[in-house]
Amino acid sequence: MANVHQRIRSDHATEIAEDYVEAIADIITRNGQCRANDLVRLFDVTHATVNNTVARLVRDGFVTTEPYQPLDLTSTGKTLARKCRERHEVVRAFLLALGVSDATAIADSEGIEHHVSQETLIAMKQVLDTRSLPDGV
Amino acid sequence: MANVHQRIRSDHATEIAEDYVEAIADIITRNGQCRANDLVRLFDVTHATVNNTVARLVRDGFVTTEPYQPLDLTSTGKTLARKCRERHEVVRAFLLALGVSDATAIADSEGIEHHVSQETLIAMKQVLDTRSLPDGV
DNA sequence: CCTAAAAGTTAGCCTCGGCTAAACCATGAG
DNA sequence: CTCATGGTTTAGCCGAGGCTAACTTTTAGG
Ligand SMILES: [Mn+2]
Ligand SMILES: [Mn+2]
Ligand SMILES: [Mn+2]
Ligand SMILES: [Mn+2]
Repeated sequence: MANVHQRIRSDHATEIAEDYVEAIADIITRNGQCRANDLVRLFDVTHATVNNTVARLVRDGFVTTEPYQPLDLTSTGKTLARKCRERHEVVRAFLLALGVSDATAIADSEGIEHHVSQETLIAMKQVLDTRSLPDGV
Repeated sequence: MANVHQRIRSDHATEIAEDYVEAIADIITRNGQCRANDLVRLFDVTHATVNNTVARLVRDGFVTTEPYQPLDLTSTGKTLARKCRERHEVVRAFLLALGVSDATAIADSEGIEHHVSQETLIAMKQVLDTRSLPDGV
């Protein structure tokens, strides 16, 4: 990835796929299944948008669908979901440790997670492991 | 901003404008002027893309142009640039304080900056002000 | 002063990720 | 059994932000 800005663009290209597979996995865990309508409510977009996005996820091998059936993740999709959920959780916990409110940690982590490199993720984990930040500062 | 994901989408909508005005201000500071070609090199996109993007910035009141002349920022553009440069710098310094490499701090901050709320920014500043993180952890 | 190279512009294309509107299917209440 | 309702799909639109290719203007060297 020669250029910094190229990486940002590539982060953004995968961002929606990451959020969707993570959401689908979470909803399946919570409800036993995930319907398109669950994603409509979660992301606050229209049916048509979810349909288009899911079609791309199917095309890219993350999701399988049958007409009028709940969504399923492929094993690739499950792997990506697991990775994203863990990364997201680290970022959220790190922001909390930084001392911001719950609502802010939830909101900011949703965007930040996609731009955190492996190196930064490890640095965040280290802070969480050794000491909670608010006392440490 | 009712929904978390709506905020992410709105962050992304302003992100390119933010990066461009920040870059234009920086290049003017460094070189005395900013030409489209400087942006081509910086962002690693084509002339045509810079042209399209700059046209949107003009439309939105951040930039003024004359044919074949260097770009200029409006006062709105300058204000936005100042705000973005400061926020960007806080995020970069914070990542450095977290102990990551220079290259990673530069790369990650470029994406993260656009998703950092005022509350999180203040929390980061506080860490930077009171103590450098690497010893503190 | 001419002309080649560099810078800038324009036209036309693409995908992504939004939207509305309309059709389609499945199902539970009556 | 029918049918209203709600979930789903499809068609068709849009703007952002990329691209290539062709053209024009400016600038610099010889
Ligand atoms: Mn996210
Ligand atoms: Mn920036
Ligand atoms: Mn940026
Ligand atoms: Mn982003």
